[in-house]
Amino acid sequence: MANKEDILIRFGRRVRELRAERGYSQEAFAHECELDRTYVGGIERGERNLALRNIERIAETLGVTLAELMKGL
Amino acid sequence: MANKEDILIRFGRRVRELRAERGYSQEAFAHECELDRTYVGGIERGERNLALRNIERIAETLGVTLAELMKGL
DNA sequence: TTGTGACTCGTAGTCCGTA
DNA sequence: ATACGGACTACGAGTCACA
Repeated sequence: MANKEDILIRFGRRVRELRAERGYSQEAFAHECELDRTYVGGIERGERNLALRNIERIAETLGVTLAELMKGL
Repeated sequence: MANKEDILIRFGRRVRELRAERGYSQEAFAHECELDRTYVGGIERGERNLALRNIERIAETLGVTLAELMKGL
């Protein structure tokens, strides 16, 4: 069912994939998002239960829609 | 375009639509989600910047994937 | 049946560092 | 370039009485 694993882990992995595809470092990406470097790291490690506004910022910075960002999660 | 309006408002409207389609009252829906009635009301009114775990609970209760829930937002 | 203000408490989110 | 920790502030989580 693909949905057993924690949502934060799955989301973090997805963000990391998309960020890396785009050739961003965490730091550069965080700067684009106007989020803290250590916070983005925490998100990618699945340690952060981030809220909708920041999810949207991340989607925008990655250049995907929210639906695309959530695809498969 | 279509993306100028605040994400919380758009998300809230989407939740309200899907909930109403399913014939839930806010109260019944909140009970299914194991969330407070007034909290769900706040979400639907776009007043709550809810975090990923609660977004997931809502998607589950509505019987849609996260990607479907975010569709068009 | 839903809206709203006010509230407590935990955590979202920032900033400093070390490795 | 990234992980991780401590200490901090702002805001999300969650509840209530009342309209």
